[in-house]
Amino acid sequence: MYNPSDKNSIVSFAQKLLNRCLLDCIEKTAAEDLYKGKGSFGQILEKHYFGYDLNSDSEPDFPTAGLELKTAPLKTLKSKQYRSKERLVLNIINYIDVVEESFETSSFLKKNAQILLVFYLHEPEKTVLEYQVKLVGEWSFPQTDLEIIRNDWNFIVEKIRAGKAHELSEGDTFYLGASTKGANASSLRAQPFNEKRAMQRAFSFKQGYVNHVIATLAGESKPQYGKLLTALAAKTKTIEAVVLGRLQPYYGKTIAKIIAETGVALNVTAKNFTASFTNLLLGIELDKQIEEFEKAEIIVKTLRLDERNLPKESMSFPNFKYEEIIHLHWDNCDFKQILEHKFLLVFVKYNGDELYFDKAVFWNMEQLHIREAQRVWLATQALVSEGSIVKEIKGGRRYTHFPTKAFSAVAHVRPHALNADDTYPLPVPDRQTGLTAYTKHCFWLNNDFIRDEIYLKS
DNA sequence: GCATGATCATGC
DNA sequence: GCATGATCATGC
Repeated sequence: MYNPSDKNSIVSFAQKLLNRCLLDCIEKTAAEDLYKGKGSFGQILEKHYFGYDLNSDSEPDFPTAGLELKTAPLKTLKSKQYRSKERLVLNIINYIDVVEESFETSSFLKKNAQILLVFYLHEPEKTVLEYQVKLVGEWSFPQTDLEIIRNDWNFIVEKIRAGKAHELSEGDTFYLGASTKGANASSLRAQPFNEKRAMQRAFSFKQGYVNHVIATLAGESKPQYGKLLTALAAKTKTIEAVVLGRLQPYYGKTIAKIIAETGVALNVTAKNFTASFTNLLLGIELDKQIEEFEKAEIIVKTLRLDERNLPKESMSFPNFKYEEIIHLHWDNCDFKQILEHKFLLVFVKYNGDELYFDKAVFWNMEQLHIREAQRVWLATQALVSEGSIVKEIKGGRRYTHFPTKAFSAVAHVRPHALNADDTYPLPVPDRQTGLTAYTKHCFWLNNDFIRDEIYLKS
């Protein structure tokens, strides 16, 4: 066994799990008892491997060693590398108590300062008892990360202090998010400065941050990353301030001039122009990914504005599959996940024929607008389920019932394909045409929404 | 002029 | 071969 007050003893006991599954490691009777797939991997491990009873204390799982145990699923990429399957949920936010805390004295830090991580490979065809443990390690925050996490924690708690717990969103913060936690959207709890009950949420690491933890524990080097922050800079500045501080000197300059000044040959029409241009301005090597952006899962988008500040185009997102959307729930669909990200929007503007860099804005969607996007998504889901996509065909063009800009001020649905014959199969044949596949479509954020709610308000 | 349908270009 | 970011084009 192990000594529960000795950290090293706990860690080496945990490391015996490597390349084994629960069936290999726990009592046969307990395993048989659990075979129905009851209980999560983590609960079974705590009870039947480490042999302690489940608790939801504010204390770490191994109090005397100051170690918290966390288990989390991995997925494999085509390149065989491991990635986190999802965000890592830490402790539930007690809205009433947390407003009395400071970060240094917080139950969050008390519980999660040192974490023993057990990552197992999630394979759909296997049961919980068969998942193989692939990575075990101890994690405590590097100084730079801790500063960012402190800012995130403060942002979340300030919002609760302002009576806005019901408006919290994962996109509010960078590494540490307030993710929803509960069976469904009706898992509500009281908040201290507003009578309105708020969705239950938990402090959690963004998936991008967990990926970084995985790479670190696995000892992978990360030469493809460039860094924005030093530990010293992180002490006094937020990611936002550092990024905007580097971009602001270029506001108002033409793209041509910026490129000429830097002496770097950038292809303006290339697909990766946005990423290269941002790297150029931020002083990061062009072929590198920005570590802080990857960890915070920041989505960078460029928008071209006309003279009246209207984006030339609405903003597209990945296509949805008709056969999938009818089975999904809003709470676990891709569109909602994307809208809960933090965005860095780079606005470029036309002055006659010349394009110049106007400004950059960090943005994340507020709950009010996420709910409106939900309405668009639900309408889309309903008409795909009913097979009522096509309204009429006129002059060789198909007119559809998909939600348009007239339906919602926030988002609409439009084709996003190579051509009309580039299709995904339909779960229900279209009633009007009998088609069993339809042109690929995706959700778009309305260009006038971007102008009114993002550009003009920042 | 704008909304909506249609398509292009690039990179993995 | 396809996803993704970006852009074009027609008809009201």
